[in-house]
Amino acid sequence: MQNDVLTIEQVLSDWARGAFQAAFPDSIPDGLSVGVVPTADERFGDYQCNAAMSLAKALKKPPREIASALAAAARPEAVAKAEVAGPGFVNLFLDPAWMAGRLEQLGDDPRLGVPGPGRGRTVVIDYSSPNVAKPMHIGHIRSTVIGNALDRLHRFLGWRVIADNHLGDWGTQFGLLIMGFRHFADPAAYETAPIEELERIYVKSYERSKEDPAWLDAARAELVKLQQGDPENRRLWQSFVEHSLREFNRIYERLGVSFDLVRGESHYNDRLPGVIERLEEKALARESEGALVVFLDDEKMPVCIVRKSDGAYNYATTDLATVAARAEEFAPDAVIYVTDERQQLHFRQIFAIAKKMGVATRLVHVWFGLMRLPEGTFSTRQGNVIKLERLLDEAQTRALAVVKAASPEMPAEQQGAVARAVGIGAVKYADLSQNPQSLVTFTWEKALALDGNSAPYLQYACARIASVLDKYRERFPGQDPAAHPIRLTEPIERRLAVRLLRFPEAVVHAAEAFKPNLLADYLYDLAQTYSTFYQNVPFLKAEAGPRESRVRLCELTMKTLRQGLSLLGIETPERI
RNA sequence: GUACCUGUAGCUCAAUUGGACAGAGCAUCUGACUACGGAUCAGAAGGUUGCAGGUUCGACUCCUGCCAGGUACGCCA
Repeated sequence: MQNDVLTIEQVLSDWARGAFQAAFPDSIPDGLSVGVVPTADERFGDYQCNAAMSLAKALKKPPREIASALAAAARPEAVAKAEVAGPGFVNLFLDPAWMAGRLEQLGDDPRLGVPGPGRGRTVVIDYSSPNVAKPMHIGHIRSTVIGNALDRLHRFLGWRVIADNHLGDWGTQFGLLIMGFRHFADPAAYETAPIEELERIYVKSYERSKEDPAWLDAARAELVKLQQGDPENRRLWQSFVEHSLREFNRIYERLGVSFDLVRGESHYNDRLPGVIERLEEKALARESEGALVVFLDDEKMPVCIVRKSDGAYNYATTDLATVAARAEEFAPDAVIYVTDERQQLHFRQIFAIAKKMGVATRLVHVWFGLMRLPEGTFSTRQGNVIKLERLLDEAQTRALAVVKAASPEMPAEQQGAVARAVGIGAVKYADLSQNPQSLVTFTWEKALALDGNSAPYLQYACARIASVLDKYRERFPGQDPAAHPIRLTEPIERRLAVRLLRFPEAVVHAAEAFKPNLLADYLYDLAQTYSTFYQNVPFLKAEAGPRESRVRLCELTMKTLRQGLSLLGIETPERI
């Protein structure tokens, strides 16, 4: 299983395409997808090809006749039966013996059959990206958790991933922050809880600026000094960044998130004038109302300001400089931005301008819906923000209560570790299991769910399997299940097997669509199927032979769940 | 005003991107020999997919028009 690994779906799709081409040479339209998809209902087989219906027009033949050509063609060994159904579906049934053989191979494959389409390719993923001097709140979890899952997925698929935390470290707020720090800072508080202190300072300074124009002017002057490289302001700014990062890192550590690069907006500061020059050279930007703007009429988008009338640059300029810098330094095949929906227009503009400037890299904006509270949007001003750390604390506390109740004999230290994995896993999974683009309303109940479609359900399934495997070794010492073949006899075994074989497809689809929820859905379905199997088919009590075959299915299920959850950034303790 | 997004079971969400009878979880109700871990399983009930048209073999999905909510729209990021 090396470079040319394909998913079953890909193998069958290739086969269908080839069979149609052989049957109807030169008459298959180019753009038409002639693939195979998994069936929704197992009565219709394991995979189905729906192409005959869409080919009917082009070929001027009845769809069932076209479908028959595929059903009659020589089949790959994986397919036991191909039959035409309904208006022209071709239902494909996998061969149980072939499936068993394939499962045995997967047991020896650390990649569980997942291909490596990303090999030799590079992707930059820009995610999390909190603002310096502001606490991370529950709104930040989506970018961090979704971005991290995309990061892990791409890495596993062979990509060279550069995870870049593009900190908001260069805004107008720093003038106010510097003024505030000089006048109101409490050094002790700054050391123990820097972000809280910076936030307090900022709010105070901001309020002062509203009633005192001289204060605002002074803040502006400090900002200019900072941007011109004044050593004292520079030192303060550096300190704000470092202290903020210290707190961010504490959260990242709890979440199991790490970056290859942590480059804030300031990193691209020196390149801003160059961006403007290039825009002017290419006659893309022009003066309007004192500012320098790029018109995007052809793209049917509003103008984009790249230099303000006071001569200062804004975030559009920074993002353009960032794209250019990344393209030069890493020559990536794609750059992925994970931010909330509010930045859709912004990135559409940036991507359009970057293209005009000659950046050929594929640029993708993976946006997600805003996090809201039941009573509406939250904002610092309304004072209803929920800090991310509090959410994580709460999750662990609730998980710990459950662990203590369920496993009172477990050592306290282990209970703590389990509670951490379960609590953090629940929070992450709550986000990863739904379509990123849907708007989410935050509720404690949902974020911390421990049953149903949740991380703990999946973790529980893993722990139960681990326990089964232990018991097997206890009761049948020295026996190796792998010495016995896998046999799929019970219907539920076959159902479980089909799902195990589909893991590679789930991983590939989740990455291609930038939707971790596709993988989460798959894992939940797998775990549910396993639970049914577990509850209804005896294995340790079965006779030798079926017993080992079933133990092997258990083991493979555990590996798949573990691998899948790990791609979502969720841990699976041996015992929970 | 313009653009983008969302609207699916009482609630929270899926639906392989145009496929077969729209699926899960929560909540509700009924069951499961101390079971290989009950954080589980088996089952019941729950739907005019916001509304109205259209496209076609076939629509939650695509097009048009409404309704409701969200977000963004020249000097904040």
